[in-house]
Amino acid sequence: MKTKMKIRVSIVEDNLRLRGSLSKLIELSEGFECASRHETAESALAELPGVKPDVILMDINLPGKNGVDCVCELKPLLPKTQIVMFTVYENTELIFKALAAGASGYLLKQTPPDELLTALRDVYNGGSPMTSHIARKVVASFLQTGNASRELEQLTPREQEVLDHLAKGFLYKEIADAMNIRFDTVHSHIRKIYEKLHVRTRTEAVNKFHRAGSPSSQKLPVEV
Amino acid sequence: MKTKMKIRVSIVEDNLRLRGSLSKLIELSEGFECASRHETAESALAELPGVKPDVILMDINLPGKNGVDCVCELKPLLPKTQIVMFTVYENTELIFKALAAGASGYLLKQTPPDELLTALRDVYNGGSPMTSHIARKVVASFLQTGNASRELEQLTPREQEVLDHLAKGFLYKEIADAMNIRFDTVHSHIRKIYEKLHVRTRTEAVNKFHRAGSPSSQKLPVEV
DNA sequence: ATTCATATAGCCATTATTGGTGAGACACGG
DNA sequence: CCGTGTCTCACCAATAATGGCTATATGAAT
Repeated sequence: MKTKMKIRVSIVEDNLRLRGSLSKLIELSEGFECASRHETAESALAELPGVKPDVILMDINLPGKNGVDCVCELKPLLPKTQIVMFTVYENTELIFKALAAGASGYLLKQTPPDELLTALRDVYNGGSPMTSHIARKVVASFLQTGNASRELEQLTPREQEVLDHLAKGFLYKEIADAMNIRFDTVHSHIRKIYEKLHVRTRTEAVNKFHRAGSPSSQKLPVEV
Repeated sequence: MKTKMKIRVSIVEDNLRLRGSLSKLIELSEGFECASRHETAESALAELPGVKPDVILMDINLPGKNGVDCVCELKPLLPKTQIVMFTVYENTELIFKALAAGASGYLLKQTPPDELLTALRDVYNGGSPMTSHIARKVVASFLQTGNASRELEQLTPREQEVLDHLAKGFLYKEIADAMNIRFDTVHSHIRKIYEKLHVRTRTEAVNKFHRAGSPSSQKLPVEV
């Protein structure tokens, strides 16, 4: 079904000319359509939840609220929408902030049009388009724990409890029994957890959980 | 040979009265002598390498640096010295941390004097004195990790490859793509893996996978 | 008083996983 | 040559997990 559907792209970019060219590029390209254009983070925040695009191309240097903060607020509202940062500067700190906020890709504005389109397709298909230079920094950082624990700290106590059981491999209904709540409530908690951890499966969540748990604070394998 | 030599015991305990009673108990007991007494982890760290006792009785709840961390630093300096943790709480997490740090025994403060002396002799002779309740947890964990690595070795190369992808949270179809085989073949491999690992879910399998490969599979210093 | 976060719960639909069974190709050792 | 194990693929059925909604209650914060 998705093969025939166009990828709906929204643009957040304060520069009028660039916004126009991007919009045109996308509209004129096979398999894409431009779902919306936004000049500021504020208007993007207000309008994008209604637009529900597949992909957002987000400038970082916006007037007022910057693009990273915008992603922070936007991603929880649109968990399925992929976000690609789009900027002139290859700023390491911003890269990580943006990725931590839930962005999936990081492109430079000097990227040629065909590569840009490829990147949009990539991110739509679950990839993370970025330059190899950026990728290397990201990989290096992920080898250290840093990021995951910050995400884990955003979980409420109850959610952490559920995650704990998830990590032990319990079924939803077993978690429900162990915590004396309904199956559906477990389900609700898990949806929240996945959203906050930016994952889509149990194993991804458990991996973050284990990676964040420092080597010294190992969880016990068994209860006898 | 060892029958005539006294076992030299050092005490690390912040409580003055308890430190005194322990010291007295040891001094008055046949075959023991109290090599030194320390009020804090810091002073123990500074003085114990010079004392070189046979056994250290180490409180966990010390002011400042706790007993577990103290063991971490002390054990490399005194590899031949046996360390027994001594605490009021039977805290599972602390037990494992202490054992991982190099302690050999774990005693509760409520242990009667004669049993305490027996435990000190035990640990001096290569044993690991602990309550049966604690021992059971340790054994369970030991057996589990031991089995896990043995079980993992029974996997064929191809199965290990699949498990590797499983652990990363890939979907079956993603594994299929990554390995250039059919979805059903991935399915077949996974059935075999689960059978060999005696698990019924992905998370259980991944847990075994991680436990076997992680440093937590180190030999715990126990003989139960 | 009203917003906000949290915990709880339910319904519906789709996708993913698990389990049972069978089977062909191929290599390796007896 | 035969048996055994491995890798491959397939079909079927049942269960589990995921995602999108909505909704109520409660307490904390504004």
